[in-house]
Amino acid sequence: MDAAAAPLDVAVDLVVLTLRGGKLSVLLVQREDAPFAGAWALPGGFVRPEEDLLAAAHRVLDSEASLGREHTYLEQLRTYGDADRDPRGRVISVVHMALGANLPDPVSGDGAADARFWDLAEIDAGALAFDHAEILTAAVERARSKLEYTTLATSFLPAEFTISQLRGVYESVWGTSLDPGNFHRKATRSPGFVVDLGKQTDGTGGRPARLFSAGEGAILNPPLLRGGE
Amino acid sequence: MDAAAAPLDVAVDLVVLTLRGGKLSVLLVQREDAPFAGAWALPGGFVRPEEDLLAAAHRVLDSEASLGREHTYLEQLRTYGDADRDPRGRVISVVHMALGANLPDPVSGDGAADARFWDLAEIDAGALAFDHAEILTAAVERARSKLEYTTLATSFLPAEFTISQLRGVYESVWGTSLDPGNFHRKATRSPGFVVDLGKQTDGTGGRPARLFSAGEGAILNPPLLRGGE
DNA sequence: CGAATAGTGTCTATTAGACAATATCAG
DNA sequence: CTGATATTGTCTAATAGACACTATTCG
Repeated sequence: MDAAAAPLDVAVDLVVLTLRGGKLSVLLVQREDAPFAGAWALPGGFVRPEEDLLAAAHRVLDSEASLGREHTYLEQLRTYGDADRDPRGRVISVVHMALGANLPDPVSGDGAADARFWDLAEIDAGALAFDHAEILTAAVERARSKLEYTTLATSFLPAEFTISQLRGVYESVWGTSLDPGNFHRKATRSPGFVVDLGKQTDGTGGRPARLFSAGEGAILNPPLLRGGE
Repeated sequence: MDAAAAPLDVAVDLVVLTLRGGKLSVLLVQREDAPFAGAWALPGGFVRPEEDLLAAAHRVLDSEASLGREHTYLEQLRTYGDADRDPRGRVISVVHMALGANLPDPVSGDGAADARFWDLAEIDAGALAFDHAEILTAAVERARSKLEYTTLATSFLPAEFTISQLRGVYESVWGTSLDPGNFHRKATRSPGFVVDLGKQTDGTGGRPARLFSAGEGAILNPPLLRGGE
């Protein structure tokens, strides 16, 4: 097993998801150079020799999306490494998923002509560079699935939020509509999911809502299943 | 984003799980060379320049465990890439999980003094090489978790099996005991999980059991949850 | 007040789990 | 028959989802 190693280029690519106007949106950058010049792609960058993978992902997040470590969830998804996935040569890509609330409009970084969030529905998957359409599809399905059995949904929201806003996350990401009453009960009774802050919103044309923050728990037990309701 | 790339060594490491005598067991190889000479480690090897990651994992599986592609489930888990995880230098490891039924005793391959399956309970986690204890723990937890919501359990069994054997997989991997009657109902009614072959076992001191094969489904809906019963 | 949103109550069909009962083999 | 394992039946408590109802604000 200690046979000769042949070094390969290792990159991190990011699927940065946020909600904009109730639509699940992803950050894409427009490529300036070949290959795929002019095409849209996931933000990414090569891993530096002394840099941990997670640190590389944070650096890319900061440099391509001006997003610091605050209020941004970051998690490794999986690694794409088919020998022919990059026409320039062998590149292994460790894909991470980042989630955040109200992410700012990005400023285009190095090698990018433009950068902006796209409503998922308006993306032409066939036009994405490399294997990024496949990566994006897998990442979105992972996010949808993780909403069921983890407390990930709170990552899409600011530090203080209402149950309606939380329900809006589920509805936007899953593309379904949920019963407000039943959702309220399930969310507030699920241990570790949300913490009642004892504060209220200003009324916005209805009864003021209580404010909650994200709880300590990471796993939702029992899970909040899709498909039902 | 097309900034200079600094090539890094990329390896695949394998967590090969099987059931031996009702115990969840993992394949470990004893290292011959420094670092960690004499210590036990997960089987692994470097990825070749023209080789897909999955192909590299299959190659390692074959060379270190004499396991071909038949009857072996193989899935990428996650990638470990901390800058200091290997004292020889920077090595990125793409960890895969393999599952199989009745896996044969391995023959030690290159760079390995010995290779064998270990009952998980008898492994001294502190003695494993590199960060392999952490990797192993995460992989086992992943396997336990995937039994709940996927049909993965059938990967631990031969092509034809009884519901009791399937229940035995759950009991061994989860370390719990399950009600035979309730389990039988849930397994046989879960769409896509098992297919009744219309055959029976020879009696082994009790009523003969029907034989089943793995169904086409990959996801268990509803899931078979732990913790209850 | 009426409209709108938040939150609670209630009913019913379904389900999980405990446990009993029946089925079918070996010896 | 006895012992063992497989499979099905039954009962009960808990739950999910449908939907009605109450609460609290704004205009």
